[in-house]
Amino acid sequence: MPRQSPPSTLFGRRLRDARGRVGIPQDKLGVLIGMDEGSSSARISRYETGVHEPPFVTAANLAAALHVPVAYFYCDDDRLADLLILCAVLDDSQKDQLLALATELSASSVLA
Amino acid sequence: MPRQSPPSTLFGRRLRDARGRVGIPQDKLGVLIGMDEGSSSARISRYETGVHEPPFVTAANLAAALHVPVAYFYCDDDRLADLLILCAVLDDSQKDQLLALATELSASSVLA
DNA sequence: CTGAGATTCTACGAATTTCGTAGAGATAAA
DNA sequence: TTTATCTCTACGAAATTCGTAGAATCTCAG
Repeated sequence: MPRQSPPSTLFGRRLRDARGRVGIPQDKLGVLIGMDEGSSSARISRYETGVHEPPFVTAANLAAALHVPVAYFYCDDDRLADLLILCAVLDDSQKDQLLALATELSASSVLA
Repeated sequence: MPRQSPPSTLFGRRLRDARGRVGIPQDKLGVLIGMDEGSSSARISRYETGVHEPPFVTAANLAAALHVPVAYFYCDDDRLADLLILCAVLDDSQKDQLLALATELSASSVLA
């Protein structure tokens, strides 16, 4: 693995983490979402390092390719980011259970 | 309330909803996050209608002003969007409880 | 050690997007 | 009607991202 500049943005950090989990190089990821193979490496690199910010549609494509919900890329709370990842595999009724618990917990918060 | 064009983007829809809940006009919201008062209305309007997409820092400022987590603006699942709103008022141990339930549910998903 | 292959990063002009200005259109109340 | 409030949009100016091309780093086979 060559020199990797540390991400300077939240988006960059999330993208790099997600890509790392899947284990594919930047250029392959780009091609996977329809980028020209001559520029995909440069573009993904700039997203990860934080030099550039992609338009939302591109972020959505990346999310689909990496099997994470788009919102994950923009989640500034690491705990919630993990929660989003977990939620990705849940069905509707399971999400309802989570919502029920969250509603209950937030209601008790107000009383404090 | 004057003529409102329906949002053509996810971001626009979430922003309009969040602003609606707080109940402040576009220009006031813009000024609140440091925009010039001469252009804030136009900018927020374009974000909501989907004509333009703001840079992430602006989205983060809007989120703080409207008391929602930034990721909410980018959440394509309405159920998860609601969950994010609820999570905003939870403390760390409560988020842990949610994570625990999500972990449990996702584990049982795999068995199905 | 040397060379080949794979991966990531970056400079610079071109292309695309957003911004600021200015004003129009819509609605409600006096 | 007049005034005030709120939202939207056209157009040139400004800012951002893109594509190209190549450099830099790391691994591993020979």
